[in-house]
Amino acid sequence: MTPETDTRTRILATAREMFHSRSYADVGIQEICVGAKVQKGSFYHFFPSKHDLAMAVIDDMADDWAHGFVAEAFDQNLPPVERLDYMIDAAYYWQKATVDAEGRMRGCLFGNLALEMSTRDEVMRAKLNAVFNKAKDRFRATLDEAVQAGALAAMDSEHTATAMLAYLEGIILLAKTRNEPELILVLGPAIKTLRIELTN
Amino acid sequence: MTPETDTRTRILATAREMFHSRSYADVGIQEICVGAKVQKGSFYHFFPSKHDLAMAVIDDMADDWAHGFVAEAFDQNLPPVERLDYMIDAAYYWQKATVDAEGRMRGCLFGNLALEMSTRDEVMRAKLNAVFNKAKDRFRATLDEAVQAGALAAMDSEHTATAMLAYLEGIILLAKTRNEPELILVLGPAIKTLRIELTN
DNA sequence: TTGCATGTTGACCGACCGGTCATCTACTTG
DNA sequence: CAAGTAGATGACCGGTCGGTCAACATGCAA
Repeated sequence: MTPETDTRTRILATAREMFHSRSYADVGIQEICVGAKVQKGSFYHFFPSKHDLAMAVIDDMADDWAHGFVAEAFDQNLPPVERLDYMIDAAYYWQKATVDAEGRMRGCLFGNLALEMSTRDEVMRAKLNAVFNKAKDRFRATLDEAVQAGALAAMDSEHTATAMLAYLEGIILLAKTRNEPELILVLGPAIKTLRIELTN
Repeated sequence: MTPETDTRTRILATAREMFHSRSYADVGIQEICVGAKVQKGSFYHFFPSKHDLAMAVIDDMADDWAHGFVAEAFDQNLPPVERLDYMIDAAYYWQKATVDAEGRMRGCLFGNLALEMSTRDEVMRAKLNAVFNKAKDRFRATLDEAVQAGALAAMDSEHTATAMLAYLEGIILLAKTRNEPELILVLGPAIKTLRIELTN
């Protein structure tokens, strides 16, 4: 690992942690630099601005997400409908871990940033929207597969997938407000009852 | 209207607008004072701190909400299940209006503040949680009524109501990220398909 | 008329914000 | 060895942050 990569990675990891557990506005460059043991000048050697850092953090997180938790939850070896349950469980355990460690539920970094920044930063809004669209496509593929396998009746998979993503984000929002990750377990399984019919 | 009331009301109204269309952290006291045409000293005569202002804004909005939009949507004269559709419509038109006026969907003030502040301000988190609980109770009462009227099969109304609120917040979150209030109309009606069964 | 409460004014505070920059170090390449 | 370049350093910038305060205006009650 070259020193460049190392420093950049440290900044990225620190910023991600801080943005996730607090908010974009609440975390300052100075603070990130201290956390990452980097001087301010070095920071601006790698990132032109705070905005650009946030964009990189989103990419970074989306990447980890797609190759980690999501890849597992949407494991092709699992029957399609079971993947939904698996994903709810994964979300719960993840959030539970941060409550145990920090006392507070962090919620979803993307959802947090989306609500905080969408009206203030059009570029970031678009990027977060793209992340959500990818997630929606995962849901959609799963639903299509379930229909194909005869496990689910035909439906409007595009809209139902969007609805499921919305529901998931809503559950996490409410659970964060209650600071009660268990709510994910209580409400989560009902994601399978959501359904938008095809309009002919 | 006494001068006191007027000044305080102006501060409250301005802050509410600004917090809703931006975020808590992004709006400064100075800016609120300019918008409300009030001097900083006067501001601190009425509100001990920015935090207290936000608390008052939440109360103010929750009040308006309960007596306006919610009171209408949950109109006792409507058949219980129709109230859900009415509420989705109301949410859409409200969000649409701000997009037409400002070009951006503001989303839900409570949801916005909840995700931004829950990990940073325990008192505010608790207050927002209370607001959500009241909303949940409205949903619950409607569901119970629908069951009583035979319009819906028996269910776990407490959890189903919570799920519906979560779904609504999730839809608004996603619609805000897309800056597309129409998504509320597309996904909204599926709120009636959500269901959590009684566990015996 | 005096005294007090309520409300208003705007200068002022230290701290911190995001961001810049000249300078220095260390490594690679010819 | 010389030159070039990627990276690191930390002092510094103007501006804004939330919040304070002493002085002053106004209206009412004793």
